Amino acid sequence: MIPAELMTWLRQHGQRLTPQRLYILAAVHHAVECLTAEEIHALVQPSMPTVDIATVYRTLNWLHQIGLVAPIEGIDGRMRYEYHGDGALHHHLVCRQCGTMLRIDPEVSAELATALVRQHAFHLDHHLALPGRCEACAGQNDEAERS
Amino acid sequence: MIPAELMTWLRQHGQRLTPQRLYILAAVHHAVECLTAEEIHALVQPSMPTVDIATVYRTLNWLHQIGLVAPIEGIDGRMRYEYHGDGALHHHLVCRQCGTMLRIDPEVSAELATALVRQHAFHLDHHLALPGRCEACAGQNDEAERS
DNA sequence: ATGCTTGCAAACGGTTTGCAGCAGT
DNA sequence: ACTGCTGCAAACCGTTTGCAAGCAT
Repeated sequence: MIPAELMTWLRQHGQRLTPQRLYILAAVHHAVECLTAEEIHALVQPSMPTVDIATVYRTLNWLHQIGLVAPIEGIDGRMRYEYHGDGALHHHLVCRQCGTMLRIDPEVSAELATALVRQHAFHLDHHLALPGRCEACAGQNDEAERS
Repeated sequence: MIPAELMTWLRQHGQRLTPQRLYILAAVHHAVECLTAEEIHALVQPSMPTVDIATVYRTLNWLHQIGLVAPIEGIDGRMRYEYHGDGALHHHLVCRQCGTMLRIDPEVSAELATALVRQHAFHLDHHLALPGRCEACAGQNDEAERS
């Protein structure tokens, strides 16, 4: 379920490996998209019905601190979490209408990052979730306005 | 305090002009940077001690709906509000260490917007507040890491 | 006079925390 | 055995909402 080298890495770093933590780590690890704490909680429930949402939050914070998970703020107030074994950040576009998350072309991200450093000496260091309208929803709105 | 043409515009649009609304509008109008609801509330207090925070929120929503104010999500969970008479959005950089907000060079914003349309057919339609480190704080961190 | 707006207070939802007991090392 | 993690429940904080009274029109 979880790669052996990850397990040894965790053990070597003196972190306690409780079943809760492993289930939660597995959930984010296998997730295709970013999950909210509640979603992760729901995913872990079947295997461990007693896990509390507080433990999910605590574990996600821990995973964030040791650099395995990146917290992402979505369109609503809720935080989402994404597995992030290697250090490379990749950014998202979030449609405010249908909620779809697209990954931004790394080249575009890189261009933006360099432009900001050049113009403002500012260093992006966090995940970005840029709100807007995806192709489909933008099209729908055009139709609606036309009618 | 508030431009006459703005007053007439509001009146013409059939909006009720209560003293609370005028004070709140004045507060965001004169603010140099984006303010939280609490900050606006504090600014209005001296002139109108009875104003409730709920009224501030309701008024800010109203101002947002009629397009005079843009809500901006900062680094913490709190919303910030910025006066926005003309329709042009301008984006910000938010330093996660000292909290400073810089305005992004419009050219950089425009480049990003076109790149996203070109690559992903995605239309940014919201204010952006990009998190990272400003020049000063990035410098401090370099020093800290070196020692 | 009408009905939108306000103040008050209570609810809300996501997240955090205090604490006693449990479990990984 | 020690220490830190977990479950539970309650607190927290920004924001929203229901309601009766008030006020702009």
